[in-house]
Amino acid sequence: MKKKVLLKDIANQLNMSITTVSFVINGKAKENNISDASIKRVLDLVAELDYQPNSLAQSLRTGKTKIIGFLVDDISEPFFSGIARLIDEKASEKGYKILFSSSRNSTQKAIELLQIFRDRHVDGYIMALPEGLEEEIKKLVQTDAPVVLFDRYVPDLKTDYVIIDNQGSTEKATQHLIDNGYKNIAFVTIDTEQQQMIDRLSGYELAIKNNKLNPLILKIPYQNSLDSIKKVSEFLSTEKECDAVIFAANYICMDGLRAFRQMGINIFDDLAVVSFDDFELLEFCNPPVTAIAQPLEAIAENIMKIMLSKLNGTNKNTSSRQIVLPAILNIRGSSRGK
Amino acid sequence: MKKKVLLKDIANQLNMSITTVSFVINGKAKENNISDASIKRVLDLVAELDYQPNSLAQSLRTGKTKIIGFLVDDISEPFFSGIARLIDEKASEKGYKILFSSSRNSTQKAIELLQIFRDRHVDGYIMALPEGLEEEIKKLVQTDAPVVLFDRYVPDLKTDYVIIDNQGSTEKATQHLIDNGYKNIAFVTIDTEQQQMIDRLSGYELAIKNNKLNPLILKIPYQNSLDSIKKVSEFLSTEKECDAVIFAANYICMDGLRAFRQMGINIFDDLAVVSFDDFELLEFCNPPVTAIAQPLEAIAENIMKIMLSKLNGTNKNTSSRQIVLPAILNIRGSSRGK
DNA sequence: CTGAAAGCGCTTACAG
DNA sequence: CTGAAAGCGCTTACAG
Repeated sequence: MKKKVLLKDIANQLNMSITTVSFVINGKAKENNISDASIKRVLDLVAELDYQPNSLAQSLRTGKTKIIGFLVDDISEPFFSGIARLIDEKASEKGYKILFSSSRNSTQKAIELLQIFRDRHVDGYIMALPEGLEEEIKKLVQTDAPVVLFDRYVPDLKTDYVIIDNQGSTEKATQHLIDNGYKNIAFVTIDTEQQQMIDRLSGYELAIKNNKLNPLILKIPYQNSLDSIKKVSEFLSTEKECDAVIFAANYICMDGLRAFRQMGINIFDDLAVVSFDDFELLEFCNPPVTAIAQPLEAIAENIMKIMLSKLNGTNKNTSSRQIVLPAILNIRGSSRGK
Repeated sequence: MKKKVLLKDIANQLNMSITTVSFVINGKAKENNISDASIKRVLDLVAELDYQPNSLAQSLRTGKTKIIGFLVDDISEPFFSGIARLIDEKASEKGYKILFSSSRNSTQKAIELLQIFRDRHVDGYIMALPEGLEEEIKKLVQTDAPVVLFDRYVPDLKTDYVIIDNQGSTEKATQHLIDNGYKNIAFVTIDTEQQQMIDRLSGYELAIKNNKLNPLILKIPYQNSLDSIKKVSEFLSTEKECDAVIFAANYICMDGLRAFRQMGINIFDDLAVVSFDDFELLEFCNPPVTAIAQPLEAIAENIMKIMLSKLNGTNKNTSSRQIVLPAILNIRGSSRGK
């Protein structure tokens, strides 16, 4: 095994001090008046020996790791994995690496992961904040750690975040169903304090109220897919007059579709369907399912823009930024009207 | 911001040496004959101050980071994200953290990621080896770095790996179609040197040959989904007599299904379908699609077992292990016979 | 223009 | 039983 090349090795071979070599490598040669000749000699040897600085030593010394922690409920959900991928791309362009984690809906696990992030000295945190972490995150923000939330926000916490217009887009989707003649529209969501879910619900309620219809709401526990399927089935068996359903998130929609299959419900023939979050399976349904699509690219773009400006300290004193992006309603066969 | 507690702080407060405190914290108290009283005092104060050792310093000193690098083509493919999740669970149980990365089918990017892994001093590497990394990985293995491959292997490289019986399971799936009366069975795969794809193809060819049928093979470039869809469409337009298709991997199957939709082909009525890799969308197709399912849990289990034994140095001199696991054929409506 | 040296926060061989 | 000290590989204030 080839011995790792050290800064010292370079310095020795060139009869220079470690300092000089370090300055050159870190692009601080000019500020330190190092001669062009010296610069060239260093860079040449660095290239020749393929010198790679030890990032652990650098991090220990500088306190920076060039790592950003990314925490969501479940990285395998398409919305989160899509964001993850885009963020990863943008981060690598800037020399940052993302540490991905899923809390799998366990507050305990989420706290542990946050601890691991701190442990690993991540430079920044990007999170769709898991439930129960409100206090933890408050403490974190107080330490001036760069934190950017997305998907949801904490109402009484002043942080930077990027979300979409949950209320408005759900209201629009509900209105779309109403316009197409549906009168008994159910809203299936989870039993949660998460702000984005509350906003989606209120968007639905607003449209229902504006049209003087009756709300029909099912809240299922957030956790267990089998249980959710059962809850949806029971609900639909009871609410015979229901002619349309809005699922408040992709995983809820999946469970709903699973319930339909088990019950032999045909989308559209029996029931109109709209999903919050768009994902490919919806296009493969028969008929394809109408969905509210979140603008992944714009979300990721905004998250990274804020994060990078925080990391570069460009806006130490700027107040925090809240970005609210619009969502798109992709209308498909499942809601095409009676 | 609360100042970080250091080892020195603990030692000072207890009037002990740093050495003693360190021994206690690292569970080496007994071997170093430290008194029970001292042990208790240290542990109590550690708990009280919530002391967290600086992992960067530990890593720099010990050369271990407790991080395992995980590299695949695309972490958002269900097969890979499923493995990723299971491995992550098993790793955290043992105090390891996984660094996830996707090479997105770029050899260049894959080499960079490997470089990042080295840079970050990961303790081990778990990879579905991207194409073009054969030489890189050889060098890596020569340095005695713990490497476990999965999904595919490099024929002339002696490493530990965990794969499934690609040839046998594809042969069985092909035979299943033949048994159900299909005579013109196409095999759609990618144009690649990846060993697992070669094995799947040869399993198909074996069954075809054993039954004296004619092979019908389409190789599409690995990269572009739109292009793949077009290639599949053209192929099916030409090969009118084709009555069944086997897709050699989940992403190929997705593109195939997309092509079907565009062409108005009905699964089963027009064409029997079998997918290598099972994923939920297949169950939602009408009729549901037969698939060869890889045993995710067993794969992840074996990968981690090998990796951990390597990390613990339990089997420094043991020869490398090759694990070949069986796959399961989930028979559904798409291949139920003519 | 360049170098000697301190220090980031640990671990551990060595000495007593 | 416990402690002083070297060292992991860097960065950077300070001195000249």
